[in-house]
Parts: sequence; structure tokens; C-alpha cells
Amino acid sequence: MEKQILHIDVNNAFLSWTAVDMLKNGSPIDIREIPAIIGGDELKRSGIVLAKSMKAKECGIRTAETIYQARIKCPNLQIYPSNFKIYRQYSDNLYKLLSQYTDIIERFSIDECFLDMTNYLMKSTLLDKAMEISKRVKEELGFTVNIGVANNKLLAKMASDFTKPDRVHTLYKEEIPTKMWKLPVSELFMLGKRTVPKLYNLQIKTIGDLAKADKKMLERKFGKHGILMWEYANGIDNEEVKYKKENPKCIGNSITLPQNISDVSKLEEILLALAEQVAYRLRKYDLLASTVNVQLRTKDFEDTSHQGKLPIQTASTKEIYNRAKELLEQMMKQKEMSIRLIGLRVDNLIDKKQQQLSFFSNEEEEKQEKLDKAIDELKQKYGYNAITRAGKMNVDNILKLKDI
DNA sequence: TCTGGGGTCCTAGGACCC
DNA sequence: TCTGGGGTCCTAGGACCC
Repeated sequence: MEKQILHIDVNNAFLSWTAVDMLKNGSPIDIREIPAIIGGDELKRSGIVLAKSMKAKECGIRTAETIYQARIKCPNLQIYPSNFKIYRQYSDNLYKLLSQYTDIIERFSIDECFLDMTNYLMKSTLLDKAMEISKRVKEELGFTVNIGVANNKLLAKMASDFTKPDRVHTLYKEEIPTKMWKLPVSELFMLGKRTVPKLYNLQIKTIGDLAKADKKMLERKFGKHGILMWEYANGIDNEEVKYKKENPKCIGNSITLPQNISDVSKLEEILLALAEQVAYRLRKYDLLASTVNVQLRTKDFEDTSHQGKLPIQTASTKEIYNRAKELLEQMMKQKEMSIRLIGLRVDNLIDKKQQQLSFFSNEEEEKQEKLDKAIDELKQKYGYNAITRAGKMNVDNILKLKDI
């Protein structure tokens, strides 16, 4: 039996949610109606466009470009800061509403969900349900969504991306040639800015061109990705809606520094704050890490990273920091570098329950574990930023510890 | 006042073993 | 003394997503 899938996508999510929240707090203007963006902080060198209103879009402003460029395109642009705490609330509200329609629901990102409605339709059609959801979200939550209606996730996602805002689109098999094949190949999910020029060189310009291209040739040129893009262009996708909670595969935090830094000891201070954050999140999930990865971005936007195994699987701030420090030093002694961004990530995570117990029981380890746990409890109670290591305040101020 | 931060997955090449 | 082939594990980097 064919699956019945919906993809729900919030229109200009961060901007809409900010608008709704401002209105709720008595704002006389609706920033959805003016040229406005949600932007990062230029002083912290993270000045990019995170979301834009339709009027801002009409000026030619694009997501992820710099605020500097956006302002040139639109001199009377209004800029508002992001607030992820609020976004999570609105996202949760949407999720709750959608959960009334099916148990098989996947949160694909903060502003997107897939719904498998196959066994939840009774007498109504999939399209009817989509219309009902669209109406209810607008009336009850105050913002609009686009909904894609199809028989698999890929087509539902493509459909929700057609004309915006506040629209419901179907994309059934027989509609693929008329609705999808005419689109430029860059519109296809999973085709990014590296692959598109290569396809252009092969005279593949529309999704239709790609659908009719030789699958074997694509595989030779692009490997697995080649097969995937051919299948997507032909509307083939058998992925399930993943409704079960899954543990993350990696946990990382990174920060663009207010100024470039070349001094290793200063970088180590930042690394410690990052390790604290990462290890805290790791412990919250009851996971242990097997590898640590340190990423650096130089002032010239060159990225390098080093990774290494941990001596034991761990969620200890100290263990992770010590390994990260070694990796940082390895990289920094290779050549003189001026660092713009530093990141720390842990990979190969395992459940704490399946931890391979070390042959040696180590008193020092146990002491550290207790210390971490005590700090975690205080953080839970008083907020992440309430508790900091002595002498680390300045680092935390730099990090402005985002939202955990 | 140029260019975020959080992820997932894949690939190529080296080391090492039999 | 010119020498293979398969398998696994590990790392660095790239591509893509929102």
C-alpha cells in the first residue's frame, strides 16, 4: 500500500515566531509585513541573515548572506535578534498540535515535521487533513505553514517547497513531470552548491534532465550520491518517517571568536569552556564518547580538524578536555595560525549502560565523575551559566553560552 | 562591520594484519 | 630479492541539510 505522507514547513520560521511573540507582547507592528530580518550579531562576527520577511525577500535578500550585504540591498531594513528559547516553545506547540493527527511523526528540524498518515485517515483524504492542519495552525498558533502532500518523504518535502507562504501542494507520482521536472536541478533536495555546477557541465540543468540522465554514468561520477540524486529526480524514496527518539551520533559546540587568536593558551581556555558544554550535554543524554574532534577555522576561512581516540569511553569534562588539548597542540605547532573559529565535537557515542568497564577501578576517575555530577545538578537547578569554574568567567562571557 | 552553529553521511588514503 | 590481495580500522576533509 502507498504511504500517505505530509511534510509541514513553517514559513520564515524565526521571523514569523518573533513576529507572533512581539504581537503577543503588545507590539504595534507585525514584522512579517515590513522589510525585516532575523540576524546574528555583527559585533560578534556572526552577522548573517537567519530569516527574512517576504518584503525583505522582494529586495533580493537571501538567507545566510551577510547583514552588511542585506542592508545595501534594502536600506530601510529592520533587523531583530534571534531567540532560540522562544523558537523552541513555538516549535513544541506545533509538534503538539500535529501529534493529534498521527503517532508517526518525525521532527526533521526545529521548523519541519514529517507525518505518516497512512493508518490515520479513516474516511477523509490526505489533502483534507492537510487543509485542516493548515487552518488550525494559523488560527490556533498564529503563524502559517506550507504543507506538502505525497506518497513519500522526498516528494512531500519537495511539494512543501513550491510556492509560499501558507500553501498546501500535492506531488503525486503522475504530477512529477509537470510539477517537479521543470524546476532547476538546484531545487532538488540534497543537491548543493558543489554538485550543481558539475551537473551543468554535463548539460543537466533541470530536475527532468537529471531524471532522464544515465544512472550508471551518475554513479561513476558521483558515487552513492549519484544514485541518490537520480532516484530523487525520479521521485523514488523509501525512507520511513522516523518517529522514535534516537540518540545523537555526535555532540559538538563551536564558536566564532570576537577577534582572531594565535595564542595557544588563550585557545585552551576557550576549549575548556567548550569541553564543559559538550560533556554536560553528553551526560544529559547518558552517553559516553569514544573520540574527540577539534576543529579550527583560520582568519582566511581555511578549516582543519584533528580527531583522536579517548583512552576510555567517557563523559568526563576533564578527560575530554585533556584529549582535545593534545589535538589542538598538534595542530597549532604545525604552523603559525590566526584562529577565527574553534570547535569541539565528540563522536562514536555509546549508551552509558553498554560501557566497557575498565579493568582498573580508578579512584581519581570516580572522584571526577562525582564532581561533574554535582556541578550538573547545580546547573539543572540554577541554570547553565550560574555555575562556572573560578577564573573562567571571561571565557563564558565570550561564549555567551547559547541555548543548551 | 564579510562570511553562524548544530548536525549526518560519505570517501580517500594510510597503517596494519593475515 | 621488485614483491598480492583482501579486510579492517582510523583519520582528514568534503558535501549536504536546517
